[in-house]
Amino acid sequence: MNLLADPVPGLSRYAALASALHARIAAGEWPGGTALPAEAVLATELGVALGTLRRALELLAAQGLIERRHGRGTFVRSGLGGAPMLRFFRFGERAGEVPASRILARQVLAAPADAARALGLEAGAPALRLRRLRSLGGAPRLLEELWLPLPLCAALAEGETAAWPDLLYPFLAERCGVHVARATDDIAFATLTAAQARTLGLASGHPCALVTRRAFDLTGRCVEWRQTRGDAQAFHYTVTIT
Amino acid sequence: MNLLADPVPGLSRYAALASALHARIAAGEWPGGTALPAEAVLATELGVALGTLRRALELLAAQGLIERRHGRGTFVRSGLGGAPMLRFFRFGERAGEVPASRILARQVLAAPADAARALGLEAGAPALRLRRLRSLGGAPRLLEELWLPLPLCAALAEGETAAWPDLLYPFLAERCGVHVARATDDIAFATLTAAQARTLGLASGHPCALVTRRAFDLTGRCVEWRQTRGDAQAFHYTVTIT
DNA sequence: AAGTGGTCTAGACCACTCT
DNA sequence: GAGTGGTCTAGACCACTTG
Repeated sequence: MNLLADPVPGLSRYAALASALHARIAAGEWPGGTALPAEAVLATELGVALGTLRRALELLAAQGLIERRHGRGTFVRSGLGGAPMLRFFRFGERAGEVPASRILARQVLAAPADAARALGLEAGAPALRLRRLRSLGGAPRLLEELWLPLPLCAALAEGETAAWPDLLYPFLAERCGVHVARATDDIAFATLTAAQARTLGLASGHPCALVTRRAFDLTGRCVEWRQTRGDAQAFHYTVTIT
Repeated sequence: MNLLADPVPGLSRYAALASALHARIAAGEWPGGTALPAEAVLATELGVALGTLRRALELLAAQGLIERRHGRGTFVRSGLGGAPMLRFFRFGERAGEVPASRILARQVLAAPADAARALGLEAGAPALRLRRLRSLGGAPRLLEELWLPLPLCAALAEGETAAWPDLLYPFLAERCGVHVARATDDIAFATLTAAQARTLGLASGHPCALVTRRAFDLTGRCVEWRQTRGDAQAFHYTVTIT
């Protein structure tokens, strides 16, 4: 486990450290909610200086994988408290409110061209498709179609979907060891098909906002292609440009 | 300028350093685009260790105030670059294409509530209102209503508008010394009034994308409130979330 | 009081960029 | 080759949390 003896080419030591720790966390060595060994212990064990280890931990903390608490320790974030990527959307909900999620359908299908290209799959390769309805106070608001690559997300293809949590990304981390680190949203305008409108309780041809998301993990691999539709009149999206 | 002799209570040294450097940059000591002194020089001058100064610079870089380039130096960012609005918008133009701008109207009026609140003005205080039409290949695409605070932007209230350049922010920097450093966009969908539709060559009630922008300078002061409308069906907005 | 992460230092060496 | 930022070290001390 000593990285002094085995420097990783093309990667700084703290980056290599972060990657190694990431792998050990993903492998379940420290389950969610538990504390990592103290900095000094870890640094000795890994054969690096304290400051170098700290840079690695800061990286992981910035990625949301761990949480550092002054005076207490460094904790692995559990799937429940993960990063809500919905914080940029507003579809009528109050800030911080998380819509309830219900899986309408789950199938393994040949990915359509758009999804396959985004996910880096061969055209027609099998992928996991989810349809999800998100509601506020019992009223349906958002209709989502998600495509996830296989076999990476195969663990989601089995088991009862009724008990799934409202947020996908923490669940994806827990079940598949896939940590979403970055995403791009493309916002456009469209109209609802008859079937989509029925699910959302709106009229066929009703104007909708169409948000197409590509989510990426730490290595830059695309791990999700998603289209979200909701009533255009209730839609708000806020962005900060720097 | 020695912070060893004067520790700021309740603030780490690197945070105090960052704050002090921020103030000096905002005061114009190092204009946009110029390089700061080398780390070693700055550290000596400020009486702190190199590592401490580096932490301060990392903070400022994370805020987007400066930009660090390995082997070259640390540079003050000169506000938002080239065509920031169009970095994220696409209304049918090719990437990097800048629409031609024409000022339709310029007036000093009492700011409406939304604009006054955003700009930090008293309700009903006078502000500069611009209506601007942006076109591609002669075809009108975007209709903009801009509110700028007075007296800050008084220099724009005079002179011939026909000769104004296509991009506002560089012009704002040149004429008024106002450097836009950050902005937030709120994206929503609406319908065009009859007058708006006429200007854009669309039907009254046609669906439009409505982008409300607040632009801020280095000190965090809001220097622009803008609403942009364009055909919803040609609209795309792309965001990266990290 | 003991253990944790947070800050700060002083110095070494590496990698990148320009001349 | 000279100058820049990037990495790494080893050690000191501080601030917070818990028993």
